[in-house]
Amino acid sequence: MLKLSTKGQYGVRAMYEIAKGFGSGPVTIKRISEEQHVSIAYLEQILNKLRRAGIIKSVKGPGGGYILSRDPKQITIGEILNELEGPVAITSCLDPKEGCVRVDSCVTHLLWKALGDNIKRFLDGMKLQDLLQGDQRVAAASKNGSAGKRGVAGQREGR
Amino acid sequence: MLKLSTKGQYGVRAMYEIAKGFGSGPVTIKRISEEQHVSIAYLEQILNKLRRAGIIKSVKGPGGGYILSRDPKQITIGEILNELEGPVAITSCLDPKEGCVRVDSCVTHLLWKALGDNIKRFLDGMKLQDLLQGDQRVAAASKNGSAGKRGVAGQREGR
DNA sequence: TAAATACTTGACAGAAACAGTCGGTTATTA
DNA sequence: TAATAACCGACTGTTTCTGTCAAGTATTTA
Repeated sequence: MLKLSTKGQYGVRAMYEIAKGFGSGPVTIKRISEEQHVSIAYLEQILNKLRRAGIIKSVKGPGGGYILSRDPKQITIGEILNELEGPVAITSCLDPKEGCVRVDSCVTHLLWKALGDNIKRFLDGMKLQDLLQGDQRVAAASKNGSAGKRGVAGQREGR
Repeated sequence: MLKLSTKGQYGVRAMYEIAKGFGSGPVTIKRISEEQHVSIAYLEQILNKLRRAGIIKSVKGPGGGYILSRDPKQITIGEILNELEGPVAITSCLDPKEGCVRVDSCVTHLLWKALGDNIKRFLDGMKLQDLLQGDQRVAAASKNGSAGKRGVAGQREGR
């Protein structure tokens, strides 16, 4: 359950590839395709979305390719996925585009909201830079349960 | 993104309804259908799965219906969803049924694993009982980012 | 035993989302 | 101008989702 579509997965991997070349010129779609084993045609779709969102920029012509609009430290996994798959919305009730008919009577509303917030916090706390750095912070997050600078939890009712 | 299917959503709501009647006899499918606005036919599918998993029991004949196999304190949202939608598996790489070809070369593997662990921890920490109790703990979890007894994060690596 | 109640099961089907391809276009550089 | 590389929209087969339906089994009450 709670699967991520391939667009989101490939998108993050493509961004990782572009981030690797940060500071040393554009990275071509062909390069990304070869490194990450994703077809060029499919990558075009994905990178187009990210470009329109302003997360990456493109350079046409020979020697061209894609570059990050910002430093890898300032690009979160959350915003990448947000562009490619829309906001976290465990239920359609919580999807900003749809809306809920009977919020009050729905006992599970708060539950899904809490889960969604939890996920969002994780994704927004995780930076592209973290992927570049041998996954140390990522591994730590797996144990801690949070990707925030300091544990978000554990302030109230702690211990 | 990361949507839950209606089966999972309805399943939890059905379980909530059954939990409400805990200690005071079986709850009929008809009752659940009316309270939660889900068709009987669809609920049958859902409750069947949960019964086979041993989470609920059914009582046939007049006056029959469904009852919890255990106390609401001992049934987690995680296990309900697990039966209805399978395990949390952000990517098919992390799905126990599929498996990953090139774990090592996949830079994002750890990232998705961390997210999945995070979600699992949340769902396994949330009990049916919590839903019954006016959602106080659920609301708290929304702020804390964890459903554990105490904040899972911020507890340092060591035990 | 018959009727009523209620669960049990498998098959089926329309709709939506997913995953990916294809053909052609535009801009830049050498 | 020729090569390179991004840009764009339409299209399509497959899978998953979201249910419905029909027929059956088990149990209790009168």
